[in-house]
Amino acid sequence: MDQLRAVKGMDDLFESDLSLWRHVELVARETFLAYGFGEIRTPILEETAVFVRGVGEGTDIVHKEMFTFDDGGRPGDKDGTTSVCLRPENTAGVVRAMLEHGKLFADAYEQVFYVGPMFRREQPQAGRRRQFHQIGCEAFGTSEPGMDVAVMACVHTILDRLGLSSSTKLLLNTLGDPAERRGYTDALVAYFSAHEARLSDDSRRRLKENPLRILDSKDAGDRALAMAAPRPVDFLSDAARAHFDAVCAGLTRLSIPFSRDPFLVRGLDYYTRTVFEFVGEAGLGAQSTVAAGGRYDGLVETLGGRPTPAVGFAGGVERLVLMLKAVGAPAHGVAPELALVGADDGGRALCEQLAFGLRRQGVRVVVDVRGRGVKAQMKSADKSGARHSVVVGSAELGSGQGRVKNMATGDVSDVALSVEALRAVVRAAHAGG
RNA sequence: GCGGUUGUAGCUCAGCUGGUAGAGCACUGGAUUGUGAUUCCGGGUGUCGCGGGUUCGAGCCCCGUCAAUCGCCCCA
Repeated sequence: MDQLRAVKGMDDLFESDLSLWRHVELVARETFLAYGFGEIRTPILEETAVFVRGVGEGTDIVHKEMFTFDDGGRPGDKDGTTSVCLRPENTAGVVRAMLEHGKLFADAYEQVFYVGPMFRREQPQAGRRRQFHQIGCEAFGTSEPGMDVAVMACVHTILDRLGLSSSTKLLLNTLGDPAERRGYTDALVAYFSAHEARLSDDSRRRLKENPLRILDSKDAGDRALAMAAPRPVDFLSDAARAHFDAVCAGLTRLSIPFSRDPFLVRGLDYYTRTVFEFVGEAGLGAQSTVAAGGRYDGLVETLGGRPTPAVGFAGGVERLVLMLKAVGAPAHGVAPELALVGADDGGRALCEQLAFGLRRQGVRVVVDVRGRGVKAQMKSADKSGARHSVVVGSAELGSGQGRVKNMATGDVSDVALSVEALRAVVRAAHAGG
């Protein structure tokens, strides 16, 4: 029989990697809370319409990358079926949830963050999986540039606390409001059409499907042409230009470095005005963007709500972890603090009692229940990375005293065989380093 | 959807222009009785991804297929 295997592009994750994952998620959650965002969890499955309307029917994501299927309808009701899909991103779903629960009333002001899996049926490669994980936040209810800045500052803080701010850079651009974006797109099409013969095959296709994409083509010829292409700034209204200037000024006030990149575009339809990307320099293969986002003032209305300005971002957990590994970030291991080694049946029994008490206080303790020899248990304790060990046998049972061994230095010292005394040893170890 | 590369023990890999498979690591037992990392000795493991073909004979050659991986497209 063939070995069963995970679905293509979907990974099994183990502790060796997950300690880094937890670190990323923990830092992200703490930072979001520090910035005033509250958590939101929405279903992984949404009606397909959420993304068709929210993300845009013409986008590749919706067009060919969603895991879509029919929900089967209610039992006995063949006609009442609904098309559902695994969420390919979370912004549209979050907006749907906010609307459904009446959070986006007039003058609503809400900030939410999320952490969770997303699904896209793409060809897997480094930093790109079919099930991947994003952290992200959305701020609703203000068109003030200060919120654009706050969102970017939040990303910056997360990266900074992960030790990645110096190996990432922030790229910033504005797409203007919808009318301006349309006008700009038309100008781009006109420009590139005039030079169509010099465009790459891919970009000739983009000319029809997604002209903005030509700007960040990887083809050298395309890039040369793009250098002389019309710039979004030239199409901005005074209001949009002022907004962009204010965003730049805000970042500067916070001493957050950024580069204006007139070629930066976003793949999703809903972006307006501010768009940004944090790109990494190491370990990411061809997928260098670790976090990206922008303003989407029209999305809430598109999904059936009142016009509500909003801005947010999403970051890729896999990509952040890849970067952490690339820069040699220390694994946030969770090695046992204490290994209790039973030398005989009586000793083992006491070890199990002590472990029970210590674990109830959150101390990480390992006990070998297999009845192996002291030597074998010590070897395992060593491999586990345990900081201390105590051997418990008949002698210790009699005296109520044991000897704690510091596994790193080999030093031993006497300790009473009680939960309190052992815990004190562990605490001392924490305090010492 | 399209390209490139790869597929040999749990892991990392070797395998000499085809002659019936190896190393390191890991795991495990022991080196005077209850104390680990170094050292020494011992131990097990493979349908050589799968299916065909060529050949006296294939892990090595050919075809197909599956999978992984990197990249394109696209995206976090």
